[in-house]
Amino acid sequence: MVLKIKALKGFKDIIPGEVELWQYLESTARGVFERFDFNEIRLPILEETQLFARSIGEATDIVEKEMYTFVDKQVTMRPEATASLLRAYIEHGLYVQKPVQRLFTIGPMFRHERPQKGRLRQFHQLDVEVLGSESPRVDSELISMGAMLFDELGIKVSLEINSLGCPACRPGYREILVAYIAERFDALCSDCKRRSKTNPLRVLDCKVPTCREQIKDAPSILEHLCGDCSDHFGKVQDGLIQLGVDYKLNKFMVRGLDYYCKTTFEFITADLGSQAAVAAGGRYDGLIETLGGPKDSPGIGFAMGMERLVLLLQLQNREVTIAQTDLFIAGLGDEGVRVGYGLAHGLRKKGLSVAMDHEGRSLKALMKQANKAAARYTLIIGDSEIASGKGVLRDMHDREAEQQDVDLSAEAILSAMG
RNA sequence: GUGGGCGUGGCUCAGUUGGUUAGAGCACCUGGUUGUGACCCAGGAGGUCGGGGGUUCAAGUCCCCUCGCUCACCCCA
Repeated sequence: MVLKIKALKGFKDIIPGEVELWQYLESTARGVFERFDFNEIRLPILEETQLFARSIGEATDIVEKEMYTFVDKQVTMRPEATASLLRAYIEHGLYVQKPVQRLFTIGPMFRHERPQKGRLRQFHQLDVEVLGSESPRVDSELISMGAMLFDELGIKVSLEINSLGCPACRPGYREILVAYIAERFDALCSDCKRRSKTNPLRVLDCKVPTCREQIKDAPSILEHLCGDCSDHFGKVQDGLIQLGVDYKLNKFMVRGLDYYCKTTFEFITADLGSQAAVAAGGRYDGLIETLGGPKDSPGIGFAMGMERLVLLLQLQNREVTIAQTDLFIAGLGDEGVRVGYGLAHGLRKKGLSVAMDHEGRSLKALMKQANKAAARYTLIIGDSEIASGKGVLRDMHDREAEQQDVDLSAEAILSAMG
């Protein structure tokens, strides 16, 4: 009895028929990113465990229980890209070559969570970062790039933004919030009771109605920002308005990773159930220094969940363009197949995509295959063609078109096909 | 980790109050007179009904266990 081996829970194959949508997504994204002067960087999937523990935060769910770690080797499959990207930025001294680096990377991330719609254990992100600039214009430019990409993909999302403050103003706000929550502690759900101790800001985005009611009038971080943060956030909004990007303030939006400060934002969809965030990010001004980079080096970035984007693309049932085959060669009989075999090679060398069947089927079966492969032309080579030295070329898109006789040479076939 | 839903050929699903060789559509293969596709027609291949136990003369249909998938909570892209 042969054991049937299946992919791991939360790991998915992307098979032909679906992969085309991924290719479309990637090429569209690359196009937009390049127009905004971003450069691609490719990063390893495995890093020292410490890199993630230090950047994401020891107390976060990701680090506490979701990482794929090889304990004996002290290495971890990356749960997100920012930490790796910053590590590379620091390691190669990229900040020396160019003071402000704009980088993007695409690839798989790994988190050991319970899978559900739009969330897998191996999932893929498009990740974009701007390193070395403090300018609020960078924030709004980056956000506008995200908006432009969604627009070009034809995906409807709404944008929500917030500011989380900085080490100068957040602690003060946190105290105020903790005091506010403490007064209503008994009315909160059990999760929020726990959160009020571990991560009080999280209570703000609880979905339980009774909690929402309690925190409806909670003090907002936006009213407690320091001058610097407040000024920054104002300019980010000015930038968005100038660039015509619609947004909504969400004073309850928080981040799951510890390193965020100041500007945060999420692109949200209503079409994916509970996995509403299709892209999210924010500023992380202290992080580069924490990881051993230059002092006072700011950064901002965001990640888009590709599985979620693909689900949204599928929802619009747009037509996937299947790879085109220029020519299908139908060889009949030993000699026809032999000659076709050589011609296929010659034509491929000249740049045509050529399909051919090697199973010795009937002409009818071969024609069916050519049709299914969406071939533009079919070239028939049988005994009589071998005898006359001319193959029969048939236009598959135009039923009425006359078949034409062509010499059995790559050049003649190419020119006959136009 | 906690709940709900579901597991029948490659895919989408039917399967009556448990009862003869388990069905359909799509896809696939072969034909419809010698070598011509997207429509049509005929035929064919393909399933230990997720797995294991139990009840019964008889179980895809009932009970128990188990595995898997899925959605939601948590958390997050």
